[in-house]
Amino acid sequence: MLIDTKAQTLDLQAKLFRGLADPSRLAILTALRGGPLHVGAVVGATQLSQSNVSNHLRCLSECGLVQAEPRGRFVYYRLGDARVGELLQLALDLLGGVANGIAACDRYGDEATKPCT
Amino acid sequence: MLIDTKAQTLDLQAKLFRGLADPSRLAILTALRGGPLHVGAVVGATQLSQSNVSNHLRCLSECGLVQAEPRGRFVYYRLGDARVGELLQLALDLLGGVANGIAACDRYGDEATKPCT
DNA sequence: GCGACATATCATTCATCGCTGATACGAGAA
DNA sequence: TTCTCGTATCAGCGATGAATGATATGTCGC
Repeated sequence: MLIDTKAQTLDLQAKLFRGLADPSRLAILTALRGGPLHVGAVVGATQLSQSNVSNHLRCLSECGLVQAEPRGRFVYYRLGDARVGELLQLALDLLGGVANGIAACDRYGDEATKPCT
Repeated sequence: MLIDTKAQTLDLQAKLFRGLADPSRLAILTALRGGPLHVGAVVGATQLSQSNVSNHLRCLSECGLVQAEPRGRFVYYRLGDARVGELLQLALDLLGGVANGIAACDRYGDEATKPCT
């Protein structure tokens, strides 16, 4: 239906951001910004467990954020769209301006940042 | 410590994206792209409950994504940084390319999209 | 001061997501 | 074929976050 398009778009947008809202996935995507890597290389680059990486890659792949390319018994992954990289970069830029605020926000995961008070 | 900067950045980045990874907050931010609004207006624009909006605005404000400006007994909110709007727009652009994939991804919240299989 | 309105806070409930460990699958080498 | 390596899948646990409803704070008009 047309009148619901707005809400649907918001949901899709939220889903997209949720795909990026995890340090593990960000580490994977960031690693892939340097070029295609096979799973083992991603595991090495991110220090994550193999099944963890595989799980995330599956999701990212289904969402189109990365593309899989089987080659022999390896599977190479690359970013699925250049704008994924842009999005990551823009987020980094934004962090330069509001990083202090983000760090201070105690509402969401603060594994690496101290909760305020 | 310097050697941990990378992981910390990833965490902050994740936190930033997590701030955007919710349809309610996206609705609020999208509404604010049109200019400053007071809480009641945001409630009207988003169809969310007042306490829900207030909670989200608090978080967004602490994170620097929006700015609060008390005026009389109203409180007007605006986007805290132009790049927030850019980020939203870039996400929308990206959705144009991979929306089908995002919709198909059954791993994350699918309130408005059907799970695949 | 008193009542009405705008906003903020709090505790609870409910759902969701990420990680782990074990295991299954599949392709290549010997 | 058989063994080994790379990758994928699955179930379960632990933790986090979003929405609600009631309530508190604070500001304006009368």
